[in-house]
Amino acid sequence: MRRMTARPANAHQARLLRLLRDGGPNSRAQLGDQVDLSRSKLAVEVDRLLETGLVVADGLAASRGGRRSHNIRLAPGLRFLGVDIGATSIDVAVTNAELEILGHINQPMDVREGPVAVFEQVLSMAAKLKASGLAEGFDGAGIGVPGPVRFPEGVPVAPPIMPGWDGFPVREALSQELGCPVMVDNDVNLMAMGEQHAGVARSVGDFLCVKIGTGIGCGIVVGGEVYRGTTGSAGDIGHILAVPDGRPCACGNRGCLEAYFSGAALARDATEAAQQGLSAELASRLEAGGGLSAVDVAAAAAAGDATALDLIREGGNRTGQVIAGLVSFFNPGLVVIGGGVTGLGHTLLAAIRTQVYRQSLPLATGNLPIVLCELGPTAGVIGGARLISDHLFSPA
Amino acid sequence: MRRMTARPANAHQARLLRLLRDGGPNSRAQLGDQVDLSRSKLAVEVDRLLETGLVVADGLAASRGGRRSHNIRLAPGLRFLGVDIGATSIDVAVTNAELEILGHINQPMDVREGPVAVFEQVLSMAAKLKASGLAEGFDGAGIGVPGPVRFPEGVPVAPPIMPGWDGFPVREALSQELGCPVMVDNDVNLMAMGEQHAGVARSVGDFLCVKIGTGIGCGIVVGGEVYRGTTGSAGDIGHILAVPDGRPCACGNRGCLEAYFSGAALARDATEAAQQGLSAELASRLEAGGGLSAVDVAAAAAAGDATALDLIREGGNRTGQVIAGLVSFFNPGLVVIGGGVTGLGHTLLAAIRTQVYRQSLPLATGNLPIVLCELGPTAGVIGGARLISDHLFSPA
DNA sequence: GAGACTTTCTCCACTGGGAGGACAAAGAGG
DNA sequence: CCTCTTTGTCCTCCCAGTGGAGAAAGTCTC
Repeated sequence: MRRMTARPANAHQARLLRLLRDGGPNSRAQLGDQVDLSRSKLAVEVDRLLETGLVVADGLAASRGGRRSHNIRLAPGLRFLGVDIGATSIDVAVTNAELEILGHINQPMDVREGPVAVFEQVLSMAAKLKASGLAEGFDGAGIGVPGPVRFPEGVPVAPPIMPGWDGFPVREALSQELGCPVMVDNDVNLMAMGEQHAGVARSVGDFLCVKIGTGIGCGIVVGGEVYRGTTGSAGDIGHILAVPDGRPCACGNRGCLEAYFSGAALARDATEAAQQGLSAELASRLEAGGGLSAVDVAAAAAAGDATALDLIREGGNRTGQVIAGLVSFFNPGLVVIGGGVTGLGHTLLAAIRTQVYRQSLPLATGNLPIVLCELGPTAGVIGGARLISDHLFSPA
Repeated sequence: MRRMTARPANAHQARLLRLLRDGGPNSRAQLGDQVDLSRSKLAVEVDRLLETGLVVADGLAASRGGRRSHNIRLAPGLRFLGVDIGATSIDVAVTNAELEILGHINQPMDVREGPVAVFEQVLSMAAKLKASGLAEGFDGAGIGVPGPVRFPEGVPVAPPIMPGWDGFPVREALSQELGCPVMVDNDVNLMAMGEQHAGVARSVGDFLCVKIGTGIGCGIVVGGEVYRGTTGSAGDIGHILAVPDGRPCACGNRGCLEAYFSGAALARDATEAAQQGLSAELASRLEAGGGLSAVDVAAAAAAGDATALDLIREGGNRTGQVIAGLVSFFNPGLVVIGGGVTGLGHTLLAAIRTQVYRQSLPLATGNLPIVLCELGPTAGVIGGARLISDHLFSPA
């Protein structure tokens, strides 16, 4: 199959493509209800889109009391690739043009092995998805990496946990390999876009999406658009001061949030607690697995282990304190908590909520939902697909 | 003179009006260089603007090597009113359509006396400006109040330091009294707009504007637009936690930034220090004035008083810590420090800079200027004029 | 000071896109 | 089978915008 070559010629076409992406197949008449164009104009634009092959006719719609209308849908052969490179694993998924996941693979991989090794892995995962018959090729790909990105160029800049990636032309390299347009963004921003598209943030204009994984980051959405900051490092809240003169952090400072709570910090604290004999549950898990991770803590907490619960609660308190500050500053309409430690679930959420509701002013918290991420590991890949589709579905 | 009744009929006209506002008188040809319209189209739109009376011909421009062109400028009779209601004083200014200040009055007034008394004062100040011949009437007014505002309606919501103002229809009431369109916003946002229009932030898209006055607030500008948050309380950073389990704050919590540094806190700390005999300088000022304010501290510091300098430094450190967090989160291109305590000047600035540059990550601070406000007390009123002119110079 | 060259401004004919009505097609319902 | 509704197509009219031609008003060189 020929890959997507055409692009919408004007803002109207772009608008229509996005409506079809977000609302699925639609009749001309239904589209007309949403876009405020004259029938003739709409017909012309739809015809042009049909010509380009971006959309196709798709049978007849149900009658609304008169003549049945012909449905229009995005070309069913379009395929987007969503790639979410985490610190310790990689998610790759194929979606159709409506951003529905057709296939999803996850594989462990340490991002510190460097861009070349990681890309090899990503490409082999993409090939696997292709081989399973889900796609004959990709029309675009959206990639998330766990660090700041100079967005227009798609290049990581000074990523603390990704040595060897600084300045690597991710966008260009991957675009070459995959033979399709590629956009690169921070993994947290992708998660935010995913939740915005298909998750809890669907109808919210301004929200924060806090991702607690190996590190801690925060996606910022302003007026429906991801805000990336002047140098692309907006949302990097892991190194906000949580405890004055506190623990040393890998970044060289003391008392950073990440030094107290993150996948890494939690694993370390749990190991320590186990070794000190504070928790039989954790100790047995340490012995069994040879090490502890956030997942073990979550399991121990689920089993009712007091030490694990304390660890989670304390971390949640610190995180909540920082989030409370952000809520005062940013006054979002929603806060989403996600990332690898969502397994910690409601214990964590309760601790965060307590802090935020206690510390921020009533005007900011009065109607502020703080909720867990809805999509889990698929948020990132859906966000990736969304990122590239937003790019492709805009006027050339 | 007839007041401004017409409004730009389309986006092109609005664009032209803003260009004339920001760039002053311009020839048709110069305008043409900036707007990317065909000559004829431009001529048509300009003619229409001339018809409405919003712009007028203004003599001949200098030759650029050929026929001299006729200059166009905004109607010289247009007058905007900028009002900045602070916690303890009111600033009112008239500007022309280019937002140049023609007259500016400041008067002390406690905002807690309530909206009715304050409005009386504002109206009498406006009348005074009119009487001095600077304006025959006002075409629009922009008002800043020291608390959160529901922006679309122009109504203060739950303002902590303005009892009696909650829900008062500021916009409507003032519009009625002045007989012109009115827009209401938070005073900090106005300051940010002022600095953006005529101050240090002229060419920066994303920046923060921290105002340290009686309280502490922060204007947030994203992509050239003020960001107000979901309920209009964005930037309310005075009650961010600065010291865990610290001093009690008026808001009911402990350790808020405002409890440690603001005009009020500074005055209190200075008085305490004077009474404890820590500083002869401050003590003599306390005796002379019957009380101490931030201004006294500034004067004492300027005179080299060690205690005053310490107070400023410590406050700057706390403020800097909070700002450091915001910088990590928001990754602005500029941070402006302003407000009543700017008199504290470079001691304060140095302390803030030290904290931010030390605590935030290099990527965010690498090219981040942290500067003092350039416009001082005029920032607010210019921002007010800018607010209403932005409103009036947009398509109806 | 005359002529050549530039720039600005106005006028005008042409073009192309869009609006909206008329009409045909297709179905629902009685 | 007839009427009413909805959808889709076609066609004409209108108008805004483009861009060229040329006049007006300068500057600059010789």
